[in-house]
Amino acid sequence: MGVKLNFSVEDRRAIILRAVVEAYIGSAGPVGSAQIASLPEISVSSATIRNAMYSLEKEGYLAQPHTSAGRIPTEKGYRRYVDELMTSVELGSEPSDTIDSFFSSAYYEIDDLLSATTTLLTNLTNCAAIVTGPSPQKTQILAVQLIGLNQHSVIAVIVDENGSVEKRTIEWPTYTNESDLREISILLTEHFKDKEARDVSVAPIGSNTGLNALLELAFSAVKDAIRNAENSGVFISGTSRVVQSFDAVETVRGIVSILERHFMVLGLMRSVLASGHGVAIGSEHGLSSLKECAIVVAPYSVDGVQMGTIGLIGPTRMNYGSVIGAAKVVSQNLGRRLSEG
Amino acid sequence: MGVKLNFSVEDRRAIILRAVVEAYIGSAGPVGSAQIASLPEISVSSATIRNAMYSLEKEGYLAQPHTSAGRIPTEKGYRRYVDELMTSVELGSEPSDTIDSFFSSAYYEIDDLLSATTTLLTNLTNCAAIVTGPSPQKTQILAVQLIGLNQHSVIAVIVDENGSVEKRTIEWPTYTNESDLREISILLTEHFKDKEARDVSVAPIGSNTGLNALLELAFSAVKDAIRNAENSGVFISGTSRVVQSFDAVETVRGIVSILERHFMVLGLMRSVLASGHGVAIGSEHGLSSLKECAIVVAPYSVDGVQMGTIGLIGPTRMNYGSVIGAAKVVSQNLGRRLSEG
DNA sequence: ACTTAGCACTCGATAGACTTAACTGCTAAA
DNA sequence: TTTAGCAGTTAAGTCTATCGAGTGCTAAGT
Repeated sequence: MGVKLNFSVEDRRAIILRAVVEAYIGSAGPVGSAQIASLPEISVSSATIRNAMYSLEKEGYLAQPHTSAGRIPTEKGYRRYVDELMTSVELGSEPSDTIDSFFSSAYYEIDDLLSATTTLLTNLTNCAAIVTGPSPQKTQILAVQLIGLNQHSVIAVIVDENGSVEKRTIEWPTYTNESDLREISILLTEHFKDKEARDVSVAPIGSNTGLNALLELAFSAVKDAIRNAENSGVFISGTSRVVQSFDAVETVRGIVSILERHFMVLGLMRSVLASGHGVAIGSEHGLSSLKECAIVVAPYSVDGVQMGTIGLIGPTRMNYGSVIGAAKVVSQNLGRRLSEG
Repeated sequence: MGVKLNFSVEDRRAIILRAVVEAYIGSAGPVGSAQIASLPEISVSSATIRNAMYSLEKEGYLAQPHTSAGRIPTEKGYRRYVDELMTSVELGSEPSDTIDSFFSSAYYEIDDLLSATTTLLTNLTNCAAIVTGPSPQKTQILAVQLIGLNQHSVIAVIVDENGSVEKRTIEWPTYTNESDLREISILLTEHFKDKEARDVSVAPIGSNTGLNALLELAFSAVKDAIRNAENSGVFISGTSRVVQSFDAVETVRGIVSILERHFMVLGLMRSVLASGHGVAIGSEHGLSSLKECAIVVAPYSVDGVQMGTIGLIGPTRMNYGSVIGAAKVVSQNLGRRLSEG
């Protein structure tokens, strides 16, 4: 009943499962007992490993492509690896330096920053990277400006505190002079100023009914543009990078076809985020085209408010440690960077 | 020396080349002499076809994958087909209807229109489709608006006659009050108004030196944003569609990797447009990743001025008639639609 | 001078038989 | 409980034979 200094059998099985997952991630081929036995951290014979593998297979953590082959991890195996066996989610010093220097260089336009961030992530992880911009619902509007476009339409331009610009065209067949447009612009700007867009739900009231009709319309156009912008500030890169991990052309086609549809990717990220894990492996997320992929998401916050999300999509046999690590570190840096303004 | 009513041998060879190209486009497999002989428009025996094919191969229009296989067209063969043999670039009535109804429906935002146009083209042709937005250099600026972003920067928002909005952040560590910003905005707007952006090369002059420094900076920021916007209004769709025409995973990877880099696609379109053909087949354009693809481009004009370009990328064995037809008809419609405002 | 039938020939693709090599699972001993 | 040893299983590679699609050429027909 005394404390054991040795590993228990169960402990060792966990170590073996970890070793198998990591070996498979490294080699992309089925892992045999001899291969594991030869690892420095393993001090038992291949026969013992075989026994352990046998029970790990019965428990559903490993599988054999065919009888006389080595083992590969199942989804359940990956899941356990990610949840409890993974050694570390630390990044090496080399990637850390890359990230530091990236975030200390200048990006004036927020779009450029976000887009470059996807490239950074792709380079760090060999995964497809997704970065969603700060939610316009949660940022403060800096200014709303109406500009007459032609005889029958007016364009509303919305600028938020991050320097994002949204626009919406308003059909308005009546001629409106510039000073009226300016007055409405000022009213709207005042109305939205220093509040989060989602908190503003009623239109301001103008000085006369002639203005009020356009004001009303402009207000809902602004609200609509902001709602819509949620789906537009999405940056994706690295499709060709993920695709290098797969040989089956059908798999490649499926991945390309999903990544091409940004709204699908957004939905996927939302559902993974909602699941609370931050990682969805294989069929866990339910998108069959990506059943050979894992998705890692990490939200980023600006001044304590969750603003957007970082996502990474790679093969299920990705290096979870470094991918999750990269997502974490980059999301922290991005949040900090954005809060600096 | 009299006019022959019969086909000359050379004429018939051309007809056979056309038949081979079209059969290959239809079946994607090497075309044999018997297959051609059985076509209704061919009234000679397969042996005659074989002779003709033999010389077409010697002349470089056809090739054999291996000795005992049928023929497939070479690039030179496709080129001749496109240049002189193609029967028609007409669209059927069904696609024409689709295009008509597309362009008669409402799109308030120009971005939505252009993006939907790529989807339309992809559906019509099964190719990847590219639409470049109206060149901001050639459109008239409607308004320039400066808005203070924070203590150290000001954002310039530029609206053009198409309703496109561009922006650029200006580093300006000095506090500037709103009325100064408004004054500069008005000066810049007046300065650019009713001219094409590229024709405006000197900054306006403000009322005092304090303003002039920011004015100068804002002017070059505007010029710069416009120059830069040339590369940003690009819409691409249908990557997963082209990719369905290829089985070799290497080919698929190469195509994805090019289409992902918008600037590469833009450069490609420019070079094809410059070549004057409007169609580049296989290695003609020099991008080895797309050596199994053909590119069709068609510029569109608004009020007689060439504004942007439509591009289609598909396999070399695409249906050139319908793809070229779709590009033409859509580019005309798009130009017309944009000129209506 | 062309066109055509006929035929030998070439070459990829498919299928079957055999070998090899990588691993396993089990047994029996330590 | 661990380990050595070994028989058993299976995919992958190699070899050979067969099949079939399609050619190029020859000789005869128009």
